[in-house]
Amino acid sequence: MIEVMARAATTSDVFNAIAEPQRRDILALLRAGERPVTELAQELGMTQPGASKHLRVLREVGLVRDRKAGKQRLYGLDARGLRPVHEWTGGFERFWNESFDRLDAYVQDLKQTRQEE
Amino acid sequence: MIEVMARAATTSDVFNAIAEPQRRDILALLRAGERPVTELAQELGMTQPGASKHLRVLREVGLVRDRKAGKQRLYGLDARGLRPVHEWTGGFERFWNESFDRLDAYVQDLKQTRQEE
DNA sequence: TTGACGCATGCCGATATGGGCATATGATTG
DNA sequence: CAATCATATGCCCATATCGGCATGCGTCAA
Repeated sequence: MIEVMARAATTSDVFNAIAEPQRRDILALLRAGERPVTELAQELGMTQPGASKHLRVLREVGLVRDRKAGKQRLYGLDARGLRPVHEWTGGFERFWNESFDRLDAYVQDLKQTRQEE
Repeated sequence: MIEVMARAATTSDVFNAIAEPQRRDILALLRAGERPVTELAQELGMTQPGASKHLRVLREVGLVRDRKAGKQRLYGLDARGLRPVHEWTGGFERFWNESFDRLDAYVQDLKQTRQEE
């Protein structure tokens, strides 16, 4: 299975899975509790097949869990997978507090950082 | 320009831009300071054109800045765009601390949440 | 001016996406 | 069993991806 790489699959990664706005919307909505597919679709203004497909991706990366409830299938949040993303971005916290207003300062700062290596 | 949507462009969003592992590597490396393209490519084991392309994406979403330095072009980090991602994931913090060890507990919890609506 | 170097861009190929739509699959009820 | 409701899938299309490779373009040195 030698795959001639193109863009990584949405299911390859939590980062890829949440790159899609609608999937982020689903996750956000699920914070309020379990929801059956159709309800999700309605509340977010997407078609049922559309919702199902996004839920599939979310399920495959483990951000969502489902359980049967009679005729329905309830989807619930499992946010643990978001933690790595939060931590990764957190590693840049000290950088987004820097002032970039003046290019001068920016350049100075970088030069300095570079010298400290 | 009616675009029959496919997967969103990598430049449409910071979320999409950082969905690519190599781009995350670039950002991480840039925390140590500015770097010319070739150096980045070498240190991360990618081709020069490859690095340039990823840097282009990062530049377009504003995660990176560049400035000419003679023959070279130095790229530097501008992490401010990562903040929204950090905050978005942070909105799920209380959820990833929940215990999912026993499915029972999980189901109980969701049932309860649902009733509280 | 001519090279050489550093980087950006263009083109190609293989792949996967997300939307729309139809339909298959499952479970429930009468 | 048949009809119905809830979901999942399959297929098609247009698009953009990422990698590889060649090449264009700007800058600096001899």
